[in-house]
This record gives sequence, C-alpha cells and structure tokens, in this order.
Amino acid sequence: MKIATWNVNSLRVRLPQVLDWLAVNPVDALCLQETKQEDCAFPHAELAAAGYQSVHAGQKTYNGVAILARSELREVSRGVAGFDDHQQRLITATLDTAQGPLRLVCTYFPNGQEVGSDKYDYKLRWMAALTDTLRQELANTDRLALLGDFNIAPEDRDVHDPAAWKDKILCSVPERSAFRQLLELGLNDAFRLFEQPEKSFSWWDYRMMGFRRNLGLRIDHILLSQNLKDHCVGCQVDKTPRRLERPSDHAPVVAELTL
DNA sequence: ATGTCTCAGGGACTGAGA
Repeated sequence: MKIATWNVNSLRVRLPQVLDWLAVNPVDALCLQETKQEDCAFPHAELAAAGYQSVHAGQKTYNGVAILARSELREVSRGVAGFDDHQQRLITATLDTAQGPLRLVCTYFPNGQEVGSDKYDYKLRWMAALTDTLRQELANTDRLALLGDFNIAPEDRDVHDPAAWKDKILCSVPERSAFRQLLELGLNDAFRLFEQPEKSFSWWDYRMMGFRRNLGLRIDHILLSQNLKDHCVGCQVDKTPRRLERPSDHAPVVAELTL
C-alpha cells in the first residue's frame, strides 16, 4: 500500500490538481494540509466520486488538515490532546489494512514566522504537546505513521543553502531538536531509509524562481513507527505537481509499505 | 530584489500569513 502527504495551499484552488494526482497515483491514503476552508465547504462528495472517503478538521482562511482514504477511516480525533488550540493542525484516524489497523496522524506544524517571535514560541510549545500525545498513541499501537508539513528541515542536507538558513526559521537548533525528540519516540524518517538524490526538497518558495533553481527545503515528512519502518520499501518526493500551472508551493511525498 | 501566492473585507486595493 501507499500513503502520502501534500500541503495543497488551499484545497479550494487545488482540488482539481488533487483529483488529477489521485487518478495517476491511487494511493491508499493521502494527508492534506492547508485546506483553508471550513468543514461545511469540504468537498467530501467530489472525493467520494473519485473513490476516497475523507475526514477534515478545517477553519476559515488558514490551516486545515484532512485524511483521504480508499476504505473506512475510524476512531477520528482532532487536535493535540490537552493543548487548547483554535488552529486546526492535527487530525488522526485509523485505517484497516489486510494486516491490521494503521494509525494515521496528519499534521500541519506551525510555521513559526521568525526565531524568537511569539509564533516561534507557539511552535515549540505545540511540538512539545504533539510529542506527548504521540507518546501516548505509541503506547497503544506499533503501527503509526505521522505525515505532514512539519515546517522543519531536519538536517543541513535538507536545505539548498545551509549557510544562508543557519539558525533561521525552519532550520533553527531548537526546531531540529524538537524533530529529533519525535524520532526518539521510536519514529523513523521514511525518506532517509533509502538512498536519495542530492538536494531533494519538498517545498520551494514561490519567489525568486525558487522551484526552477531548486532553492528548496525538505520540510514535508513521513515518520514511521518501528513496525511500519520494517514494512517500508520506498519513499519519494513527487515533483510533478510542482511543475503545473498554479501549483502549490509544496510537492507530495509518498511512502510504500508492504501491508 | 519588500521578489509570489492565497484569503478576507468590501466592492479597489491592502494586510496577514506563509
């Protein structure tokens, strides 16, 4: 089976691209971020017509996360447990596979804006709360995948110009430490389980012809619990949708599991 | 290069967020 994540930067704008992508890439589950719409506007029917059930935690204008899947999504929960948050950044659901249940956690980490800002502080507090929640989830299951836009480039090799980005937002030491805390829960970066091309990224700024010049960062990730890591046979960034007209600034990331 | 894109308010453009 295949699972994927894609920050679409407005599902209202990008729904046709999502449907086109799913037609070519019929993944078993797709996590979306930055849907930027309320639950009542979410296109459940259009996605169902394409063969996907969907669950959504949305809000007007900003944020918003969704999970699409070819079969039933159950035990759906929204938000980070114990963290009072008006921003819709987390949705969790269970998907049944031939070899048992798979817990899918779809996430949109805060951007943080600038190191030292209030939004940066919120990002670090949000990540600490997420880590606590996942520790509890992992006590209940050994088949958990955390997929989404983490807004963190974990290492210098995930950055087109590490010197320019040193200690900047998305690359700062505290953000990278928080990312490592997630790995220390027993999660594994699916992308790094395999040999990858140099300068592989998942996001490119719309400005400065960032994509054409490959001025990117790898900030969209799929983290797998130990059991799922042992079943993972591939992980790639699909740059195809980033080449379309009116693209999202992010590309999808896909992992293949022998489940 | 304060560079691009999306959204909301209000009804043309500006500001916020990324």
